[in-house]
Amino acid sequence: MGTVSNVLNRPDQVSEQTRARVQAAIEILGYVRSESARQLRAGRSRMLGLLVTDTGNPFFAALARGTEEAAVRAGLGVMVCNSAESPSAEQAYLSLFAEQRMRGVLLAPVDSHGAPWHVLSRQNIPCVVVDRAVGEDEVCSVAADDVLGGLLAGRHLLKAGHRRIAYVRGPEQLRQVRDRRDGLLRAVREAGMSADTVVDVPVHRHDVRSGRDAGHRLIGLSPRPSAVFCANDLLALGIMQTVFDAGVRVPDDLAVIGYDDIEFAEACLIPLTSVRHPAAEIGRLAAELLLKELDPAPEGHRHESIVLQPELVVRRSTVPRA
Amino acid sequence: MGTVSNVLNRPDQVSEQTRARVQAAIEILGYVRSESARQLRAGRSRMLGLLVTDTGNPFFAALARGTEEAAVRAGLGVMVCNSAESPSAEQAYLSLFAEQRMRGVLLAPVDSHGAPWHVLSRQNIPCVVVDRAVGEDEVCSVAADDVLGGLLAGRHLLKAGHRRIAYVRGPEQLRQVRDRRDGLLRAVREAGMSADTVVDVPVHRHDVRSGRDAGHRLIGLSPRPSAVFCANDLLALGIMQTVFDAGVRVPDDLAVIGYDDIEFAEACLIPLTSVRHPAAEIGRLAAELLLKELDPAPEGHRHESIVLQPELVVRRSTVPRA
DNA sequence: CGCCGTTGATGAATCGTTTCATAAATAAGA
DNA sequence: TCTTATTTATGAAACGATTCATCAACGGCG
Repeated sequence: MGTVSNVLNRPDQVSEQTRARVQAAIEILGYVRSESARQLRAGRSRMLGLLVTDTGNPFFAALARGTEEAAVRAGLGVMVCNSAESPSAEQAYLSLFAEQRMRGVLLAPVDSHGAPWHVLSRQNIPCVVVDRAVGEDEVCSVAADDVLGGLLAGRHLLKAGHRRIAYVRGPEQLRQVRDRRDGLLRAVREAGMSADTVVDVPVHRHDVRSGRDAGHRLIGLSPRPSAVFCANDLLALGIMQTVFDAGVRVPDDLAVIGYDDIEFAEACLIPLTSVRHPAAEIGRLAAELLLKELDPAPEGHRHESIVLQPELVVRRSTVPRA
Repeated sequence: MGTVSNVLNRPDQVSEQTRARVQAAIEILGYVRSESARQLRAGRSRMLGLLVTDTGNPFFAALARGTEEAAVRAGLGVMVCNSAESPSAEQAYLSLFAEQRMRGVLLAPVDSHGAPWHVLSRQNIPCVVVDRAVGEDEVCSVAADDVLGGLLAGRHLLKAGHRRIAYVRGPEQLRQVRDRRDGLLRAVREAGMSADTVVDVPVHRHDVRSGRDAGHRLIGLSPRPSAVFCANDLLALGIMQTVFDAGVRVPDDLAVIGYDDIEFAEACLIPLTSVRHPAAEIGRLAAELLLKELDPAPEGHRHESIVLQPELVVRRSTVPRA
């Protein structure tokens, strides 16, 4: 019935009397309107999809919070999904998003090859890439300058006098892994030192367990680096734990610097120096970019790439006590 | 067209030839079926709703993973939402779930009063309460035995000779906060000691920041307790950091025991003794209970309450080095 | 008294999928 | 060849909210 719809969506265009009558009926019958019917009629849902590579990582949890905040402000819901770094899971979730006719999608792609968002374009679902820089040709994106982050970390360590620095990192396919190293190497060049100042320590995943592996390998290295730069805080936590256990003092024997500045970096026993990667802000800005792309002029839209500046947060893991 | 539907849902009931023809058309047109139309027809969605009180807490992240796993196995999606411990947000999300005609809902209620799931019952949406024990009258539930958890923690500390134990905890409305204390007090009675062995230290929230507050207050206490039992690991992390900073040695000067056994308890510099609260398993079992309630006999269903046993995980934060 | 303008209520059509009843085509048996 | 049985294809109805065109009611004014 059309009147009911008016009562719910345009209460001012309906007379006081009928409005009351309809409201009463709604109460009595326990009526709850069907979102799927609304969606079907509208042709699109009232949700944003957010697909990240690891929901367990506090970094993405923070990003999701930022997104959600912005979305709720715009009256939209968010569905957060986990591709678990699997390209096939990523594709499956994007298809799901397409079937749900999501209003828009925020995507942290698993790898930097291909354009996984093509499934979405066919349905005219706009997509914003988060936490990865991509060209402005196809989609908007919000990322942080990882080269700068690496540079900041490198300068900090070099200024403190370190001359042998380990770089602990996950799979090289991740652009971030490469960019952060590039930044570190640039700092090394700036300081007029040779590239073999940096010791590469690859691990499989960006998690604490891999950090512990790396820790054991670090202890065995000779000469042992005096500092380690980790591509992610979880790695740094694992490393600190292992080396602390082996009696290596942080920061005196080994300075440790992480990346992302997750909550637990600050909460750590020896608070971790880290490069602050503004997770919540990335999430928020990406959602806002998406909303802008949705809202008024569907045509006159130019894709944007926002790049945020990371920030060095110095804590005790790199600063010996006075 | 009915045939298309058959090709997609019952491909064996359609001839080889037409199937191929339809598939080809689907390819060419880039057809993606509309989930909202399916839902409308079916009268219910193919999703489970999961509403927790803090998506940032790794405990709930783990719980969500368990739920998701079980749901995906059953061909259902999961939408995770965050009530942020606000009863009004909780009610809003439950209404949202009702409008979406969720297949079922997993709920970690904000407080133990009332029955927030009533909005769902009216739509015949089954609800399973997670991580809180409730009677079996209205809904199923999966929780852990928090009294036992407190008991285990208490016995462990008392056996180690502690005679003055702080209990750091968030709002008392949470049943868990009460239960864990009850367990602790039972251990104290068992040991034939008086109830004022336990020093109550209330804080506002179950997070690291509140833990730091508690840490400062602990240091100021006199006589200072020799051990502290925290209602949650995040509190314990905050406490350890603060007291470590102040030169109090853990575990020698102060033994610390947490609750939940989140990933970061083990990853901590001084690994944290904790009561393992089986998050992923709670999530998984709750989802399975929900699926069972959904599946075959809608009527002959009796609500169940599963109570899991927590487990003490002893690490260095309570065991002085030999 | 009748005409017109305004406001508010009504009903039909629509979105895309599924289901079910029916129709057509094919195969088998008499 | 004709009937019956079986497989496969077709068409219409339904789900529930929204929209839009139409219609009724009412007050003002000539």
